[in-house]
Amino acid sequence: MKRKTSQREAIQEVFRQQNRPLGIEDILAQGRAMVASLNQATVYRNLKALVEKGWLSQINHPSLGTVYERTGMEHHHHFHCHSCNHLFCLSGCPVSADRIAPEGFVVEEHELFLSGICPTCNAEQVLPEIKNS
Amino acid sequence: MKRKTSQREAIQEVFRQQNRPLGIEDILAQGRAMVASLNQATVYRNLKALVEKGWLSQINHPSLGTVYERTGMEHHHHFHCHSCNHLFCLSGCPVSADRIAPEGFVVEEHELFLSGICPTCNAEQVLPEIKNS
DNA sequence: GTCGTTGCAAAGCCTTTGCAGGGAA
DNA sequence: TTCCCTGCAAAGGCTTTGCAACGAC
Repeated sequence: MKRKTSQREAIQEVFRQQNRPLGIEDILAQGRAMVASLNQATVYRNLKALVEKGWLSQINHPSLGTVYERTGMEHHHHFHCHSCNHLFCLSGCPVSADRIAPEGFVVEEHELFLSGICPTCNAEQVLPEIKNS
Repeated sequence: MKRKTSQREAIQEVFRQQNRPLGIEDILAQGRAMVASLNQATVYRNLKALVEKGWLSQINHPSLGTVYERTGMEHHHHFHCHSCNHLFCLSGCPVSADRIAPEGFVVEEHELFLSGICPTCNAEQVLPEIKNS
């Protein structure tokens, strides 16, 4: 990562604009809006480089597979809306570390994945007539 | 799944003997100890069938990928020991459901993955001389 | 002009599927 | 004997890699 390229700029710009964890498909589609020739292999290579550089971190989500998010946030977890399929970062952590595992287990890390309906989709479900009026 | 076969019996026996979540590699290796001809495709097909039947459930683990465990346990989570690489089921749930997500998010499911060192590996680390004496 | 990066295509994993032969009932 | 199930091999997704051409500096 010694030279600045329009491809990598586009990938980073996608993350800045979306401000949420993204999968390869999203990154590629939106990156191509900026650099039409953008190739899958280039995206994979740059994502890997940006993770190594510490600009992104990789998440292996149980439902969504591999997604990437910008680094720099505090410890947090993710909420997957299975209506719009977006992933949301939730600040804070409802996991009490001390009573988390039985005697003898040394807990070094934990990951919590929530899923359900996000506020936006929930509003649309409850009040669909608003959208249609 | 209308006929009983030695292959499927072997796969189920592996789960009974190990009594912990298992990945395809483990299932295949240990199943072959019972039925030498056991094929990967057969394992995949039977795992899928046993999941549909409700005898197994599938876990998409962030570090281990796809693993399977016997059904019938209460709500629980998993601990991954990154020394022996085994997955342990932990009873109970340290996630307080009410304060789990901000206003507006409807939480329907959650999954918690812990990782660290299991009691056995921890004992070996602390007292390695016992093993060697 | 260098040599880091890209695009393309091929190749690697893991998992699924098509098909003919084998075995349970 | 029937036809479900298995083994084998080929094919599907997702991701990585080899290589020649491009382009940042």
